[in-house]
Amino acid sequence: MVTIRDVAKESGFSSTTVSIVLNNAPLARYIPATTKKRIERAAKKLGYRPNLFARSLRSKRSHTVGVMVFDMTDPFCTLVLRGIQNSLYQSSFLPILTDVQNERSRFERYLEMLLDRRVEGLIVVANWLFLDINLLADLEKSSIPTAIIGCELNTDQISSVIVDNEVGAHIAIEHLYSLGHRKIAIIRGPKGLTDSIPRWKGIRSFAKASGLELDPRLILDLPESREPGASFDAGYKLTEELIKQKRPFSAIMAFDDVTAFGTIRALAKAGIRVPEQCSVIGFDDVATSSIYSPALTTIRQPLETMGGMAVGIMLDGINAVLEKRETPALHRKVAPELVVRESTHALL
Amino acid sequence: MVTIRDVAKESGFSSTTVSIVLNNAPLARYIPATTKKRIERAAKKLGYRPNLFARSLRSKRSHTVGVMVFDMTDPFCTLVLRGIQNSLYQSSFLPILTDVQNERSRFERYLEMLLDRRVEGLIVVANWLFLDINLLADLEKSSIPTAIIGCELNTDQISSVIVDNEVGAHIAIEHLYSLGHRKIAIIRGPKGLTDSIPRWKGIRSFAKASGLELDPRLILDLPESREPGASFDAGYKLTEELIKQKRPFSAIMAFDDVTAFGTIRALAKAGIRVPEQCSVIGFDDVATSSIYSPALTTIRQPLETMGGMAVGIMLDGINAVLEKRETPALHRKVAPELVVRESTHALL
DNA sequence: TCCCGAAGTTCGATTTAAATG
DNA sequence: GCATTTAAATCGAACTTCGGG
Repeated sequence: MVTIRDVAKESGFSSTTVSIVLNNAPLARYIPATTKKRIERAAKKLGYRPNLFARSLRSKRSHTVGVMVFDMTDPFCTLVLRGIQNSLYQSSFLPILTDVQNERSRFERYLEMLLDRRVEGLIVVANWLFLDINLLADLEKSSIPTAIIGCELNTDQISSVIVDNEVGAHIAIEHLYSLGHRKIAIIRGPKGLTDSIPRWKGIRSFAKASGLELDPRLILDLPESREPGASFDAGYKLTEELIKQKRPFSAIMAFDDVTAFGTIRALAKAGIRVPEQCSVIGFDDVATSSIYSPALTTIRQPLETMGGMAVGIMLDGINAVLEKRETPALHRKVAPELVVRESTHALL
Repeated sequence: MVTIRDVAKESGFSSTTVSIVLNNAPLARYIPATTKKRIERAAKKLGYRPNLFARSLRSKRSHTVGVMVFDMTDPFCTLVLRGIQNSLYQSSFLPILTDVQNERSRFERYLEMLLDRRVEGLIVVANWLFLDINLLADLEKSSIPTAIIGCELNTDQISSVIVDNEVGAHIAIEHLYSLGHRKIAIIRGPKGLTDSIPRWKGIRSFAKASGLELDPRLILDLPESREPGASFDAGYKLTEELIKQKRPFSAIMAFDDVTAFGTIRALAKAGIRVPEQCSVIGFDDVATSSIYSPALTTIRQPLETMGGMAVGIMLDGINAVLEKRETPALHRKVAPELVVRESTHALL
């Protein structure tokens, strides 16, 4: 490997000067252009690349951030990750990606590994996370700029980026209502999930304002499960039960898109056509939704944007640390958006 | 930060001894248990964590590998990434993930960044890659153990892991044939994609062996496009054309699952029911396939396994480098598997 | 010679303090 | 004092060498 000393020898200057020139350090002001030229030429000729280990050792900076995903296979992640990637690409940071797979032990081990590598910031993609005080405590203890995506939070240590669940649910049910639906079945999220509460709140507030009656026998809850994939099966089973009940309904509002897919499958199996006989709406706008058959009407979370925002907040935090400024944690709630596709239809 | 010298001071020994004990170096054989105990206790008490920058500077090892994905949003990637993650978890390596987004410039920049960070190995997830000699040359030049997933290769510098496309296509068409289908439409892959050729070969070899006639007017090609998402639209459009032709067919074999989804949508739009009136088979077994409506019959690529294999090969390569052994590049072809679900049905 | 431990050097880049004309 | 350059110290761990018992 060619070192700075090789460049020094080649160019005829000391390694100090080489360092100053190549980094364009403040002192470079005093160095004549001819010297700079010679050094730069020598560096290029030898193909010099600074050793980042040495540089990091001195500067105590890694130019690396950690990304912890709670479940890679959750379709929620993909677009968030792309957003993270793209925002990071502008900066000089590179991400170390870890897939926690919803296991506490993995979370702890990965967090330790990331901290050992002196990541300068942390982004946690906490889709489908059953919030755990201990995890939060671990994160806060780390004391590096951290942003969580997809999990409501109120700490002043850790920032968060979430969609406005209440508004989203409100828009969703309003859409069904405006299509003429009155007997609406609702599959709520699992109790332990932070998203479940505000979404339910959004539904109730619309119901109250519009006079829509919510039949308690048409309201079901997703069971608590560690795997997000499970929500497909749960959506399927709950919809089967719904059908068995024989209580009429003309629309189903599913907790999320994957649940909605399960619902559609169950409906199809029972010979109920979507959207002609029953409308279905989801939540998230996962990649699959637009290519599903029928294409799913849903509430879009701007996932890529959210990933980018989290990076922005974290980067600000990193800069604040470097400049020894204080920055309070930010809690951003982004607006969801109704995406009307094929799975909802006006009541005939 | 607490350094090895702090531990030395706290325990009353020199930093040398501390280093030997904590790393359980060969010389630790000679050090009495009491000394070890005291050092370990001091380290724990102070919460000592070795500085990896310093260690890397000395050892020239980063314990990091680079992962380059050509398109994160391709559903092909997710499971491959999980396989990579899981295999890496066993080892002490951590992955730096980069999303090339099918752009040459990103590829080059990321490769340079990874190399600067002295990643010890490289894994390239080259789904949907229009193979490019220059990319390969760049990769070979890097001269670190590299494994490519999803792209046929024959270099002796770079290893590869792919599914046996020929066998897969053979199994797929055989499945349709065994269900009684004789008029089979085929949507082939784009010309520039390495996978396209062997899959077509598999189809033809089965046709020849079984006496199945392939109607050239029922054979269409996917256009070349940089985005994998485009294959949904292409599948949709090609199927529309197929229908417009009015040439009868009872089954469609799509190049991959996403194309198959486009096909199913077009069929549904035209009022043709799957599988009752037309069977559809895909290729890949992407996560969406099992939850699609109807659930898609397809040829499964063992994606998670393939990710794991690539890691295994790369890790062997890294070990070989450390031990100054030579290892030739490995080219693994894994067996695909037919997954029968709802989208194919016996001809009535 | 064997066992135990310490002093000193090395990795490569940055930075402080200082030396030239 | 100024412009220009550099020797030497520093970051933290690991390894080589050496000395004392």
